[in-house]
Amino acid sequence: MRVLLVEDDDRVGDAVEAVLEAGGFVVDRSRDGEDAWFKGDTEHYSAVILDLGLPGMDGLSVLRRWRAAGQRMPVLILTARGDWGERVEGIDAGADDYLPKPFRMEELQARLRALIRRSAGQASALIEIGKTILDTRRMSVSVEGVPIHLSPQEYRLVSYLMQHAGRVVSQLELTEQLYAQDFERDSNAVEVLVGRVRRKLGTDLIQTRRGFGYLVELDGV
Amino acid sequence: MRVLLVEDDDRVGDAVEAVLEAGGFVVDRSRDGEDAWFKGDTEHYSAVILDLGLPGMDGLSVLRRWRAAGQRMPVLILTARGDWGERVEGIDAGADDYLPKPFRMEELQARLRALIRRSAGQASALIEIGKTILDTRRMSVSVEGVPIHLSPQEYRLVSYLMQHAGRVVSQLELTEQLYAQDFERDSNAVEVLVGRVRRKLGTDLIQTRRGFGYLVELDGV
DNA sequence: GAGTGGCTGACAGATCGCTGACAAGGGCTC
DNA sequence: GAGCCCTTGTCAGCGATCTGTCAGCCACTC
Repeated sequence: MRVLLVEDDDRVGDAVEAVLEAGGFVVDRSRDGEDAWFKGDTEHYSAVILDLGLPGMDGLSVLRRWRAAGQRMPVLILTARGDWGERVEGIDAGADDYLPKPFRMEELQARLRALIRRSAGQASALIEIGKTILDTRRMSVSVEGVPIHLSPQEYRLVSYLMQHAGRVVSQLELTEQLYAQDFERDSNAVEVLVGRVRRKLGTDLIQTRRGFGYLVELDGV
Repeated sequence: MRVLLVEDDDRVGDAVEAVLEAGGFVVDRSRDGEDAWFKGDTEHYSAVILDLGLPGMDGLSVLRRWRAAGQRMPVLILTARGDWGERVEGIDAGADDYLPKPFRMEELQARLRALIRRSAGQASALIEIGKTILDTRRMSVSVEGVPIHLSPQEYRLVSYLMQHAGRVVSQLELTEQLYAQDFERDSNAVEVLVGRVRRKLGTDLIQTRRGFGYLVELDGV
């Protein structure tokens, strides 16, 4: 689970970041609106935590620009307690939830998880590509009807690639999805993982785009 | 079966809680609207029992906010007898059933079970998976027609897994369903429980998805 | 044919889930 | 109230699996 934390106050931001990482999230950080907008527009996040008072571009504008650009990730807004007007504006701008400051860390985590669960629940349970079927409810994969056992990490890889079928996914993006931030950059773990998956599912599903990344075709090869 | 009981009157609340726990439910309690809303939005409940007159945020507003946020758990409303207007409002707000005060405890339990069954998509009280049959009304389990004695906790585990057959249920989710909120996180109680159940019901029913959780197949292996 | 990027097999440390033993707590009987 | 049984969580140890690293190889590109 990779999330973007947009917060200019380091005292708050550092604390939140620490808690989320302890909770198993991979956290990216932005301290101003421009940077936040760019990251949200170019990277993939499971959710965004957005503080409204920001230098550069204010939070609501960032959110509106994301939504206008078709970004659909769930966004949790941090706002001053009782500021009802801000809340309404936030919802209008496309926020999924809001949390008044000050908040308890457990509450933030719980809400964040709820958001992610909800947005994940909208995805359909079955993705079929060629001879391969991914069942996200049973967390299983089958080829030509035969169930194939995948390890957790292997499953996550296949799941991510199949859910983003039809576009090239870079090794860096995969690394960021599958591992924590401090992960060794020039590891070939992803390559090894892809190799293991191909041995199990066949070499057709995941194609290599040399120099760019990996590709799963939408209609199955 | 984990339920949320929202009731500010401790005299009523304590009695209901005691009865439900005796009936095999795990009960979380809220005494005001804000807290109720938060819990309902972030935790998983099989059902909610909601009193309308609450301090903080009133019951109907809580319910509306849940529904607006996409929460679909069944909600049973407690209301003053004959207050037809309140009832209509409740149903409009997304309640699934209502029960006029004062009520008999047996009626509350029966309605609650009916609600949960209905929301699980089970027309009957029987769930049959492979050689195993779960009778939610008699709270009993049999394998190949032979009744098997399960302890309360074991029964809850089997019941939850069978009612969510066809999807992987994580250990965390099980922990949340079987234990109260403040339960030790890194206990292996669930693993032990699963082991005990397997010894009684056989190893076929509950599959382990290493790294993800447990799975009961829909059509029985 | 050189160079780069990607693939593969072997390996070992880490992690995960299962099990048996144990003890605390509750309820029942006598 | 003593003794017994049942339930249930804790703990330690075990075995299996998982997974990142590394070195060497292969294949594509220019």
